[in-house]
Amino acid sequence: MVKFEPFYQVVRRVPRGRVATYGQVAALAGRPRGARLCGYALSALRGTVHDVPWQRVLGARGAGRAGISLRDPIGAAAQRALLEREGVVVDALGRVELERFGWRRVAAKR
DNA sequence: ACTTTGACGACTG
DNA sequence: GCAGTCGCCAAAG
Repeated sequence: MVKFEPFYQVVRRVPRGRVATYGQVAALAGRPRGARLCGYALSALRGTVHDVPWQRVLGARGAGRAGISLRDPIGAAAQRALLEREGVVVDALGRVELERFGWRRVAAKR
């Protein structure tokens, strides 16, 4: 899907150990209100050959906190494992502190 | 061609 | 803080 290329490129830009939200990725991809598109685009990546760190994309849930929005418990667990392997702290609820790991284009080193 | 659904987000009550 | 509603774009039935 060529339409999703921009999303993938944005996700690829996310540095290791950081996470971004669907809305953020959508905005950077040129779809300010295409948060759903992001999710849809990423869902298409599942079980595909890609170099897109989809695990770094989380749901925003309003603001301040992000979390794994995958509806598939299996995929959610896998994502959590991948994130922790990169150094991202994910609590039992699958939430991540955007204050610490939220992707900032300008590496906000605490 | 129309309707429903989907890894969402923001606003309103 | 939580539940309901609308908006958004694309794909699948």
